[in-house]
Parts: sequence; C-alpha cells; structure tokens
Amino acid sequence: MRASQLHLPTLREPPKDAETISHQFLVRGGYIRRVAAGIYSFLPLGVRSMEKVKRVVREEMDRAGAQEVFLPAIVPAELWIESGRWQKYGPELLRLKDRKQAEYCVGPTHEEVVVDLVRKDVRSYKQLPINLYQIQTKFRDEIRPRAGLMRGREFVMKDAYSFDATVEGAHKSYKGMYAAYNKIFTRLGLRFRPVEADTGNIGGSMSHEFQVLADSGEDAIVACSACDFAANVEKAPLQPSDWADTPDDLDLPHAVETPGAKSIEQVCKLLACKPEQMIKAVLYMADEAPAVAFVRGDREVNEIKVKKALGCQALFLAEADWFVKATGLPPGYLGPILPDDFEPSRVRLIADAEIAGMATAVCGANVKQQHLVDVSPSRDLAHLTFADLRMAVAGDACPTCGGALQAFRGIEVGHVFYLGQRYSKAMNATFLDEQGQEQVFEMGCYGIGVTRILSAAIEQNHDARGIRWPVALAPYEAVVLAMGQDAVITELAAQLAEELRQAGVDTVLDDRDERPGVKFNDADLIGYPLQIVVGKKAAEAVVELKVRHSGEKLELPAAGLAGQVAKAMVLGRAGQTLTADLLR
RNA sequence: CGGGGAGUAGCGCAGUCUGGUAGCGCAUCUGCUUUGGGAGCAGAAUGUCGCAGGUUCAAAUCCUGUCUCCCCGACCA
Repeated sequence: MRASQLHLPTLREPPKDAETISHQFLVRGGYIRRVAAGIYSFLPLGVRSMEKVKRVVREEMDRAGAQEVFLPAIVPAELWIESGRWQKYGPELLRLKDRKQAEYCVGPTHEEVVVDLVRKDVRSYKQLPINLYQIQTKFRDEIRPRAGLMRGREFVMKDAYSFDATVEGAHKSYKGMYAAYNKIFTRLGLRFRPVEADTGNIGGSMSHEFQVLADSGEDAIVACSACDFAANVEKAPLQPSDWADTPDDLDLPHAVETPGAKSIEQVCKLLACKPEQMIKAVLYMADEAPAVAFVRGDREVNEIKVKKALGCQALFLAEADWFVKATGLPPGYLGPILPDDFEPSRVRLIADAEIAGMATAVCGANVKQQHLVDVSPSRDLAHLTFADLRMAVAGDACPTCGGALQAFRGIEVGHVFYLGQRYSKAMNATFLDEQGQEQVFEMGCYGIGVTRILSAAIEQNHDARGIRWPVALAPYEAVVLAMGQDAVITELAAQLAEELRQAGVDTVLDDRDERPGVKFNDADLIGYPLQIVVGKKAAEAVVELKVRHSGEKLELPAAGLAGQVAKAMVLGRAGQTLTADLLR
C-alpha cells in the first residue's frame, strides 16, 4: 500500500476531548474519529487493527470448538422480559420502538437471543455440548463514556455462549474458553493476567477477568508473589484476623471531646493517633434500610463484599440527612458502641474482620463532637457481626498460601463466566437427557472487548512519540520510508516494499512528497513495528531499520531483507516482541 | 444524578471582564525554493462565534432559557 493513496489523516495536536494516552494517539494517528459521546467511526488504519484482533479471536475460538453465528443487534423486548432483565437492566439498556410501537433494545449482551436460538433447535443431549460465538456491535448507554474506545457506548465485542448437559461439562467448557483466552491474548502480544472476578449482575458463580496490565488501568488487581492466586480487589477474599487480647492496663472505653473532627484525618491530628488505630464508619442505605460498615481507618470498604455480607440487593452510600432521620445517630461521630437505650433493629452494623485484630482502637462515640478511646474490640465489640468487608491491598496475605499480595492496575479485556442455569431456567430452555428426562441447559458466557483491546494495547505499549504496537495488532507491520524523491531512492523503496508484500509482510510504502521529519514522526505516531528507511545509502543498496518497540536501529543490505523481515514477523504475529536480533 | 470546566475556521486556541469591521498557530489550496526528525518565502480559501429568545443604534461580548462535550464522583457482563 502506498501512503500517498491511504486515507491517513494524522494530527499534530491532540483534540481537547482526549485526555487518555490511547485516546489521543488513536485520534492523532488517524485510527478513529468521534461521532458522538462514546461513539466512534473507524478509519482505514483503525479497521485494519480491529480486523487483526478479530482474526486472532476467530482462529482461537474455532480451534477451541466454538462456532461463529451472527445475532441481531436489535432485540425484541419480549425476550428480555422473559429473562427478567427488561425490568432489571435500567437506563443502560437502550430501548426503542418501531412504527407499530413494539418495543426493542439494542443488545448490550446476547444471552437472551442465544438461549432462544438454542432452545428452539437443540432438543437432545446428543447435540451437546455446543458453544456459539459472534462478533457484534454492542450498545450500552453508559452514564459516563470515557477515554475513547476504553469505555465507549457503542463498542465491538466477541461474545460466546456454551451449553452443556451437566455441571461437569459446563466446567470443562469454561476451562476450554479460559485456555483459549490465554492463547488469544498471548498471540496479541499483550502482557496480561487472568484474575478471579466478581460475577456482577450477570450472575453465575465462577468467573475470571483477563486484565491487560497498565498503570492507567481502571481496575485494581492483586496477585500473590508466591503462588498463582490473582484476583480483582473487588473479589479477593482476605484471611480473618485473630482476636487481639485486651492490654492488661487498658481503661474501659471513655469519651473525649473532638470538636469539629469529622474525618479520620482530623481526629488523628487531634488525638495524636494513626489511621490504622481508628475505626471508620461508612454509612449505607441497604434496600432502603440504614446500615453501617466499619473498617480500620486506613482501609477502603469493598461494597461488593458489604452487599454480600448484608444479603441486600441494592447498596448505596447514605445521604447524611436521610441517615439522621432514619437513625438519629450523628454522622461523623458514628461508632460501633451504641447507647444503651438505642433500639438495635434501627440500624444494621457490620464490621470488617480486621478490626478484631486491633489491640486498642479509637472510634466515634455516637455523640456529637466526641470519640471513644481505649476501645478493645475483643472486649468491647463482641456484639458486632464480623465479616470480610475491605478492599485488598498490596502486602495483604494471600488467601490461598499466605504469601504477600502485590498490587497492579489492569484493563479488563476479557471475561469468562460460569452461568449455570440462570438464563436457561428463566427462559425454559431444556433438552432431553439419556433417560428421556427434560433437563435445563448448563451455560457459560465468555466476552472479549475487541475495540477495547486496541486502547488497552496502546496504554500498555507507547512512548511520548506514539504507539508501539505489538506486531499482531499493527495496521501494517512495516513501513518503508523513502527519504526524498531521488530516483535511486524511490525505486529501491518501491522494490523493497513489493518484496516485503510478496513475502507476506503487511507493508506501507511512504511515498508521500513530505519532508523526512514528517515521515519519521508519522511513522512513530502510527506505531508500525518496523521502519525501513531508504535514504543516504540507497545507491549501495543499504537501508536502515528501526524497531519501534525497542528503538533499536541497524543497517542492513536491501538484498534478502524481505525474507528476514518476514521470518521475524511470523514470530511477532505469534506474540513475540520484535527486536533487532530477530532481523539480523 | 452531584461537583468542576468548555463550546469562536478541519485541529489547537485568543478575543468576552470594558458591546463598535472575527483573529492567531497548525492543517488546506497555488507558485518558487527546500529535503535524514513536523521547512522558507509569496499568495489564496475557510466561520450560522453551540442553539433560541431578549436588551441595544450596534451582541462572540450583556441578560434569560436550552443543547452538547470534557474532567472528578456515584454507576458498570
């Protein structure tokens, strides 16, 4: 391909609505253009990179025994009503009506459609297992789309659904997908980690996220330094602490004046203590009823764990006014020791297990402007319900081996779920087993964020000048930069580009009548893994190579170069990072 | 939905306080020169100043309403 013929509008300056690195480079590099909030057009380069993701995904899905289908983007409401999600899903579901006023939605995920498809045609255990996947444009009317392709409203996703006769079969399907996902992300050249995950509102009981490791990632994950354990911090269970003994000479809890000190920080300053010696109260509205979660002063509450511990459906941070009306307790001075005359059923109290391990603690006194000191949890807080409520952090003990956890940031690009019968049961999807008995399908679902992968890859692979694509994701694997319009140069450059093309390397010939600086800068920005510069030594048939990822440069004769590059690209397409060594 | 910010040429921005011919850089087009890290000179084209009302002799600028976008938070297979 000739750059002079390519629609490749690069921008020198980032558009002001792009703050994230990947968003900026995707727009500046001429990959995407914004159409509306969270909705993008893909330009030729963007399409090429996206197609490369799809190809790898298809190959590995097919290899794993899944079959591609293509389901409708627009789904009739009746299917969603049947699964119960028409009510539950909320405003994120884009609903619309046709001319007859019949209701539809734009599918944000396709469990309903695929269950409907399978229940109609699959009647026997002999037809199982079956795994169907599609690559579709999805729409989720996100409250706040952001960061370009990272969290768009419209996005492309690969979603697969497995149907099995038994739980064991479903687990096998799940493992098959888990293995396929490892292959896919490895081939795409990404540094990633599968982690245990919360199942969210899609339901199910077993779930892993595939996280691309990047400092800018939205998700916090922890991984054990000693064993294989890795989990989203939302999910990571923590080991309970042993009860700490009450120090012998400790007074009974007594109140001290702490005027105006509502935050942990202010109390610490006033009483000269540390956040880890305090008990923090976080106020919630749990299914319309007040509840308080206590964690150590330096910890974050994990609301998913709180939700589970309380067994509630909806959990929101409580508005202070509402909470006061409901309980009469003073926000800012709330503590786990309630006044004797307080009716305990008016508020649910739960405490993080770690609090049990505190020797002494400072907490709110449930009286304005006062805190209690010399609180010994083992002596004074035995009435509380203790549970694992906090976010895991680096240094916590691994729940499986006790080793130290490390913290990472990640971008979720894949998610595998064991669903069980949640959808198949709701939608009465059954088959006949060997005994002729009607059985409900065991399901799993498996997603990959195709467009998000592009953003994630850039977040992980870039420098100040631009993108450093893994070979497998680059729109073109190599660019031949012709330095000037001299005939010796243009002819050698054209010849090299043709040889590379014939050797199977996706190549662009930058034949534009631009100054060298423009070509170098565009090449760095766009992120071709390999730049081949035809210039000063063209007369001797020697060219210069620059490996974008490592920045390595080397000079090589043009003769035989194409074959060598082709060999290196084969390794690159398998997920290996391109280096100068592979080219020599 | 809460808090903050912004809508002026394709992109990035100034001008708004203090009303008076709509500007700058980059990009684009033409010509000449230039050609190893975003060239120089000369010329050209490009705008419902987000939208709708209002005040005024006169509105990008003041007033009212409204829409959109961005950031933080809540939310999220």
